[in-house]
Amino acid sequence: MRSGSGARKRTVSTASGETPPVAPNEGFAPSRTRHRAQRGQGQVLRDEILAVAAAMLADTGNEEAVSIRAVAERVGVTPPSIYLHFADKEALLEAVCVESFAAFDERIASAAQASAGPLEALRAVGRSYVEFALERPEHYRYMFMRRPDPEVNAPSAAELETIGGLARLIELVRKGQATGAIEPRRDAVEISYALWCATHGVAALLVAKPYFPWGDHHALIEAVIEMCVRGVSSDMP
Amino acid sequence: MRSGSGARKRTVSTASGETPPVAPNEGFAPSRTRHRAQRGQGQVLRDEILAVAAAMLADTGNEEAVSIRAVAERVGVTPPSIYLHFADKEALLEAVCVESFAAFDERIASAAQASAGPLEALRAVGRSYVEFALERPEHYRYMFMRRPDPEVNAPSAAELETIGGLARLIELVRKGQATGAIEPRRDAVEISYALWCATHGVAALLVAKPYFPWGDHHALIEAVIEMCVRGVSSDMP
DNA sequence: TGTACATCAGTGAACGCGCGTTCACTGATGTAC
DNA sequence: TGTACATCAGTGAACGCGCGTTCACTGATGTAC
Repeated sequence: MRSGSGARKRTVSTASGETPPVAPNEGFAPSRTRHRAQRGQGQVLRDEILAVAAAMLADTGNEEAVSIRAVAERVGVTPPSIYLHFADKEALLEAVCVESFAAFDERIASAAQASAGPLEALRAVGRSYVEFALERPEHYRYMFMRRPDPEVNAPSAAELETIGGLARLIELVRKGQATGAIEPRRDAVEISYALWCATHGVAALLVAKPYFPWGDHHALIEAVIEMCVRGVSSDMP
Repeated sequence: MRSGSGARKRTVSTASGETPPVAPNEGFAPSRTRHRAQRGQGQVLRDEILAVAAAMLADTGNEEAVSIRAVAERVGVTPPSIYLHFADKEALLEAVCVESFAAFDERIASAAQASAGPLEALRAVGRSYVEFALERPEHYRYMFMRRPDPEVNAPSAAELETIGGLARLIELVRKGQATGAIEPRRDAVEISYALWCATHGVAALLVAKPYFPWGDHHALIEAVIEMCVRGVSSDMP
C-alpha cells in the first residue's frame, strides 16, 4: 500500500484545473478525485472523513484498521488534514460512535412505535436490537463491547445516548406494568436493564463467535426474546 | 522502560554462579533472578511464560499490553526465548485462553454440584459465571468478547472447551425438565443457549461498561438470573 | 481598478515509538569413546 | 580417566513495519484600501 502516491497525483490535477485521467483505484487508494474545499466549506471534509471512517469500520470489521493514515488515504487527503477537523484519533472514533448511536436509537424507536401492545413491542425492540448488531457488527462492537478507557470514570457522550435509548425501553416497561401485562411489583428500571442485558448477550455472542455451532441464529434470537418476555410477564391466572 | 537491561545483569550473575544483589524491580522489570533451566527442563520456562502472560492479561487489563517483548522482560528472558516454546504470539495467547477455560469450567462445575434442585443450580451457575467474568475481566474478554479471526471458520480448541462447559448446562436443563421444574416442551439445547446468552449479557456489559450507572451490580445480576429462571420455568398451576 | 495582505485548506517530510519476528551466535552440560 | 563432541537453553542485534502526531510550509481565494 504505497502511501501518498494518490495524494501526489491529486495535487497535480488541482493545479491543471481539469479532471485528470482516473487513477487505478486499488485497495484503499483515494476513491475519487478530490477538489480542495471552497473557502468556509472546510467542514465538508469533516463530514467526508466521518463517513469514510464509519464505512471503514463497517467494511474492515476491525477498529484497528481504521487508522488515521488509512482514513486519510481513502478520503484522498494527507494524514495531517485529519487533524484540522478532529483533535486526535480517539475524537474521530468517538464522533463515529455518536453517529452510530443515533442510527441505533432511531431503529429502536421505530420498532417500538410500530407494535401493538407492550409485550409485542418488547419483542419487536429486541429483534431490532439484535438485527442492528448483526448488520453492523463492528459498530456494535465499538459501541458496546469496547474495552473501557481506564482514564474515564464517567459515561461518555455516546453512552449518555444509550441512556436516552434506555429511557424508551423503561417507558415501554412502565406501560406494560400499567396494563397488567408485565410483573408490576419489580422496579421498571431494573426490569429494563435486565432485558437489555439479555438482548445484548445474544447480540454480543453472535458478533464475537459467528462460527460457533449455534444452529439457526433466528431461532436462538427468538428463544432469548421469548425467555425474556416470559420472565417479565405477570403470572397468568 | 529500558528493555534488556535486566537480562544483561542476569547473564553476569549466571556466570559468577552465585546470587547477585537484587536489581530494583520497577514496572515490568524481571520479577526475580532466573537461572537457565536444567538440561531437559526447558519446559519449566514454558510454564513460567504462560503464567506471566496470564498474570499480565489480568493485571494490565489489556490484551495489547501482553506483547512478546513485555512478557519476555517480565519473565527475565529475551524475546527470542519465547519462540523456543510458542510458535508465535497467537499461540501463546491461545494457550492462556485454554487455561482460562479450564479454570472457568471448574468453577461452573462446582457451583452446579453444590446446589439442591435444578432451578437453584441454574441460579448458582449463573452467579458463578458472572463472578468469574468480574474477577478476571480481561480473561473473560479474551475468551468471549474477542474479535473473531476471519481466517478461522471453525471453533478453536478453547471454544470446544466452551462446548464442553455447555454440556453441563444442557444436562442441568434436562434434569430440570425431568423433574417438571423447567418447561418441557422446548428443546433443552435451545434453552441452554438462551440462558448462556442472557448470562453472558450481564457479564459482558459489566465488563465493557463498568462505569455505567448500573446502580447495584449485585441486584442487576440477580434480576437477570430471576428473569431467566422465570422465563424457563414451567407454568405453575 | 489595481494591489498588498490576511486567511484558509490543505501538503510534505519527518519524528520517535513499540511491535513481531529472524538469524547467527554462545556457553554450559551431558555423553561417547 | 580424560577429552572431543553433540545437544540444549538460551542471547544479542537487527530487520522492516505501520502507527499517531508535529511542524514548517504552500498556494488559492477573498478583502481592505
